[in-house]
Amino acid sequence: MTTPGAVAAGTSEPGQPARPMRADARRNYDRLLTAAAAAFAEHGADASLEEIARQARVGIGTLYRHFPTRSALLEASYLVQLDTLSDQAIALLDEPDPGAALVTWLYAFAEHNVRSRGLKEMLAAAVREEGSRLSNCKTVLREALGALLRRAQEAGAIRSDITPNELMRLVHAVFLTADLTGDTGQIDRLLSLLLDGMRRPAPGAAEE
Amino acid sequence: MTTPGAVAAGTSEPGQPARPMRADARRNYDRLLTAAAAAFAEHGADASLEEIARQARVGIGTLYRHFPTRSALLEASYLVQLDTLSDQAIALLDEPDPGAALVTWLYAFAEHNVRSRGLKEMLAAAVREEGSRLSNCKTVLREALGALLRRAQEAGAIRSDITPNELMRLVHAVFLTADLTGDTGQIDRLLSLLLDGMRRPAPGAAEE
DNA sequence: AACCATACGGAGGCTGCCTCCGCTTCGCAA
DNA sequence: TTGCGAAGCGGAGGCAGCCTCCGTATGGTT
Repeated sequence: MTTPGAVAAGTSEPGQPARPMRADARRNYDRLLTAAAAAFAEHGADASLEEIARQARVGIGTLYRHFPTRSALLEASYLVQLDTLSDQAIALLDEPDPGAALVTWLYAFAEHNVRSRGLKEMLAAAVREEGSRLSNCKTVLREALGALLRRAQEAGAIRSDITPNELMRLVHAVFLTADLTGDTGQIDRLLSLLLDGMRRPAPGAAEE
Repeated sequence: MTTPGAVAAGTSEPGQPARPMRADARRNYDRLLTAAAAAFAEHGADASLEEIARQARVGIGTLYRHFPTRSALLEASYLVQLDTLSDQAIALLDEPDPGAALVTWLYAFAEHNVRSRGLKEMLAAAVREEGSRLSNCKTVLREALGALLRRAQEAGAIRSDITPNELMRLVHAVFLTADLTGDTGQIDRLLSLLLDGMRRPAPGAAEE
């Protein structure tokens, strides 16, 4: 994920695979991506694809040629951000305090989530469509998180029975409601409640 | 909420207010509600309204006459369930162990949430449209939860700095992702992680 | 029996989704 | 340079959903 350009190459994504893409195709691809990013940011994951094509001054057919599904477009327009995020995780592995490192990353993740409406829905969708390129994104993030989490657990900062998947879910859940609910102000508080709960082994065996 | 029939009366809802509703209107209202419940359960909150009208063997115009917005329909079709839930909360106030009572209710809440796709979105929407009848539902639930929570906190079973709103959010968040993600199997685990975290005062003042 | 407020229902205008295919353009090779 | 085939474009068209509007039907009342 640190090698830009080597990211999963699809139907028409730019990169080195096969022939390099005609100039016009390339141009349209870029315009679409730009328009899409803006649209998704403004209207969330269900922005109108026709509108995106219109903004990009491109036929709707062209949009579909490059991005056969809405997911493909969503994914493509978030790849950069996701890259950044996982790079950040790698960097944080050198942080002396593993617990703090984890927290830092989670907040960075929150930051991104807040800024990009649609990212959340995308990640949620990623779980359903097992095996799609989309789900790669989620995997990458989970691995990034996984490394940080493992370190934090080894340092005793986080209870050890929590899996990356679970943490991911919970954190993700918080973003999701915050977004759906339109109230992002509470993210910090909710996140910290969540983390408080994970710091030490559960008190007693938890009854139910 | 324990007085059925006295629930917020709207445009065309059955009840005692004003003239009692013409026979045909009443009939159609009921059919729509039935069809809607089925549709929302099967397809989630964005089931097709035209399909619902069709199933109810009623014109689309009639649907809109009774339920001017999708929210109105959603709300109406969940009112009964919400009633049940808040009654349950009241009953649980007599439970000897307040901590357990809270947990029990949360699981009941989970149960409902799992069974009714769409409930979650509805509640999320409820927050946006402040003051709508929809938001009453949320208020009612929060109050039900609030009473249980307060008791649990007084008994020392739950850390005292948590508000009903926050708990509601977090629990809600878990359902939401579980649903969006299609994976309801993890609800128990996630819920119990959440609760573990709330049992005792936070260890240390939590850094950030 | 007659009347009219109340309610019905669907046509119609709009937007969005996605597919299909005739036309355009690029870029390679001669 | 030119020519030509592959690659790409783009929008018409079919479908479905949203919601409004209004001519028509009907329940209930006098």
